[in-house]
Amino acid sequence: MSVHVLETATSVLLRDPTASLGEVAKAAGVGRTTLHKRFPTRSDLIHALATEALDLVDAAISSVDTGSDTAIEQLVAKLVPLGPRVEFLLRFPNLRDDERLSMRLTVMDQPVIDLISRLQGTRLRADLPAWWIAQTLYAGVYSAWEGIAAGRLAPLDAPGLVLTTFYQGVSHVGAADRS
Amino acid sequence: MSVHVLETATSVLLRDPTASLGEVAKAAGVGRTTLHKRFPTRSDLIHALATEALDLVDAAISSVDTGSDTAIEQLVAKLVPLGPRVEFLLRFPNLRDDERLSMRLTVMDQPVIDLISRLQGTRLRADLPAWWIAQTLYAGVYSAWEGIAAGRLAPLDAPGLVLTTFYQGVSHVGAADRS
DNA sequence: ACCGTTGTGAACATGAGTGTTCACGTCCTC
DNA sequence: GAGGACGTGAACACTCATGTTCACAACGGT
Repeated sequence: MSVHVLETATSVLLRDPTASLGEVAKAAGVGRTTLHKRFPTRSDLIHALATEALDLVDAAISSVDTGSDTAIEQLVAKLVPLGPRVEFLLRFPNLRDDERLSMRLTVMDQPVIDLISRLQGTRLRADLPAWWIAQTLYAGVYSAWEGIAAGRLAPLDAPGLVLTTFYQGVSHVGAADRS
Repeated sequence: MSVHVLETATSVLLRDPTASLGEVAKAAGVGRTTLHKRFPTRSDLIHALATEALDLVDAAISSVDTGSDTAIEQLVAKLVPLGPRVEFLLRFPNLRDDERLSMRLTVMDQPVIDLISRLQGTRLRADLPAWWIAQTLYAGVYSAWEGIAAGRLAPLDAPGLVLTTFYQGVSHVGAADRS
């Protein structure tokens, strides 16, 4: 059940970052006292949510075989379902106030950067900064999750959409565009 | 000066959505009383920030000549500098609670969707939903702003980076990738 | 049947943010 | 120089989230 509480809390706090602990507890179907017993203070709760999100994202990233040809495909497939957790990490800027969390946040996507750097020159363009490519990938994943949450996108269509846009852009084939 | 207050308030509230009005006032270099005189309640302030952001984005969008060949280029160039305002509209989900704001938010990017729809088949791929292309464009703009804010990207490089990624993706030329 | 664990609501004290008022400066205008 | 407009800090009462405690109910294992 603990897991469900964290999940609900994440979505509630994403919908309204100023939501009271009472609202969070009610949404999770649990008493405020119970919530307080598990997370003595509001910061503790936020911290726990961030830690869990980081754990999940870390697990997703390290579960991909970075040597495989389909490494990026695996990554996207793993990240899209984590939508709300990724969103949480992005939308709570003051997570960086915590030393430990801040470090994990900065280190988190190093494997992704490394993977991209290694692929630049073969599968990926070498004239773009690696961090930009990573950012583009994340943005695609996040946009896809948003589309799913809004009901505009079928979950099964998401990875394909992200990947084709990521790789090929949105230009009509045959038109040689320039910036 | 009013403009500067709104700008500062936006950045403060983005950094910490729970920031007190006192902090906002201090950051803007005005007394809390003065702030209160202009915006009697916290909601009024938020509402004013959202309205101003919407005005700026609206102005940016409607300032581009949608008939021009460089419509999208113009759009990107106009949107990137609006970074914080766009971020504000994205990161305050409960703006939708206000009837008027909600309507403006949903109507806002209709011209962009229309422009994209019109370009699909000529310059833009027709096998992707128009909303997805728009989303991809926004995501690129936002990522660019983020890069600028973090000091990783020179403001002048931003539009080019966004556009080349948007149009062509990140695939190395010569590699025929598939999703 | 007993007892530890766990979840719960009720109640309370406290602190912080908020809305409001007031009296005091400063600047500009007439 | 009188008077209004505007910004300001100090002070106040009020609300509300929060942290904390306590007594009670449900459950499971021994």
